[in-house]
Amino acid sequence: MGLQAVSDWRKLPLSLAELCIDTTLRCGQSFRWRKIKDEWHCVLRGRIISLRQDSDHLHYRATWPEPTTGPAPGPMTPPPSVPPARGKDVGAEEDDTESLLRSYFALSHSLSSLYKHWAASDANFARRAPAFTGIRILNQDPWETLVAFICSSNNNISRISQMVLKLCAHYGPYIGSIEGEPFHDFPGPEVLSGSEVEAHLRQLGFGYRAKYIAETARIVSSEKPAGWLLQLRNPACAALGAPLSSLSEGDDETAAAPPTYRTAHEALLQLAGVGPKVADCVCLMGLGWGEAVPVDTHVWQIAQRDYNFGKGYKSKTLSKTMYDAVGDHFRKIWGPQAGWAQSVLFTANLKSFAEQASAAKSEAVVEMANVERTALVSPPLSSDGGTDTGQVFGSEHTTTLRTRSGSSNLAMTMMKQSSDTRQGDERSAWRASKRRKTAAT
DNA sequence: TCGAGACCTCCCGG
DNA sequence: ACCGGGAGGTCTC
Repeated sequence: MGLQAVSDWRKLPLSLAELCIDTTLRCGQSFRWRKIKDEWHCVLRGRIISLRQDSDHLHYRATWPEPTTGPAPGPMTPPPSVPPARGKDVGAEEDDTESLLRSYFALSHSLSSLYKHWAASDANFARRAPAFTGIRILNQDPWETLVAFICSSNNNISRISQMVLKLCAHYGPYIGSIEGEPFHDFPGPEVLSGSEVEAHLRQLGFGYRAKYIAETARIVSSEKPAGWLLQLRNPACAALGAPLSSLSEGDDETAAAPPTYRTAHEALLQLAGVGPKVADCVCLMGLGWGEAVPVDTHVWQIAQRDYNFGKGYKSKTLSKTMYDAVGDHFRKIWGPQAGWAQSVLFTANLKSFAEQASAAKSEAVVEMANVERTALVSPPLSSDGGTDTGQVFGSEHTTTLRTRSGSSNLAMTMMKQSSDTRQGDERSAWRASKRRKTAAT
């Protein structure tokens, strides 16, 4: 299967402060981008997108599958959202790749303005962020985001990436190859809901997540109405191509009021393998809810270490109450795009980015010695998935811990306060969804 | 409500 | 060489 339709390189004016792909594409939002020979590649809506970046432009091109091939070997199911018109003339102006990229990178938000806002209201952000500029929240396909983050539970980034790659290679339609490496689109829920899928995924090394994926795929593809996931999107956030109100399914209660972050979060909790953290990842990176703050072990560490929140909390695992309290705390500090701010600090806290943090630090020292040099944009990718040994945090870690630890009461107070206010409903809904989930099985 | 354990696998450090 | 713990959690009791 040889021919691929490859477009010319085009470019979008964009500063590194607005978007740094070397950071954004590997900080654990999408697990599907691959860097080959200094260019990033990923299949988005039926085409391979290739990216490279310089100081003031994002360069891109699209590679379309060979037209009129007929049903290719393997499952040729429609991509997650909307099957694109394939095999068009690639040079044409009707190519929607630019608008796809604007949507995918959520370019309508001014990132530098947001950074300024967060830095002004949070000294810790102001201290950490300068080494991690250009980190945006991606506006991904909700189904892909959902499955990827079901895979993420109790797992590490490099294995998550491997799992997602296998999922695409075995179940997604083949789109094309780059430098001899095959690229597949992400498989839709229909193909993943077959009866043999769970066993197969287990065989592929998915572990207990195999069951969650198959079960969630079944629920989404056959129990929920078409477009159910897409309708959970933030209406204020431009949708990824798909028109959102095009589904006029006059169901009884499903055609209800527009969703809110809370209702979207709650709806996702019904799915198998989806707890509060995964639900927030999907809300933030797949549904456009900028206030969603996924609280994982890293964010929980950050809350305790840098914000003195939840000190003295004894349990090993986060209770639902504490989970919500952490998110509310950060929403109070950072505002309606708290999830975006969170990802900056989250990235700064990742072991694989420790080098970047330390480089920035020594750089600050060097700068004082009056040498100008502003690199720190793209640390070398360490042999694909190999987590580099980071002990760089050591010194700072201890100094931070040294700061006085008196305000555990404050954290508890805020937690209490936020939990009485508006979360009664949400939590009873959470319990209800738990019940439904267990009843279903 | 809350808190333990278990859960698949891989990988790293002692 | 072998082993315990952790990895961007969730489910069950």
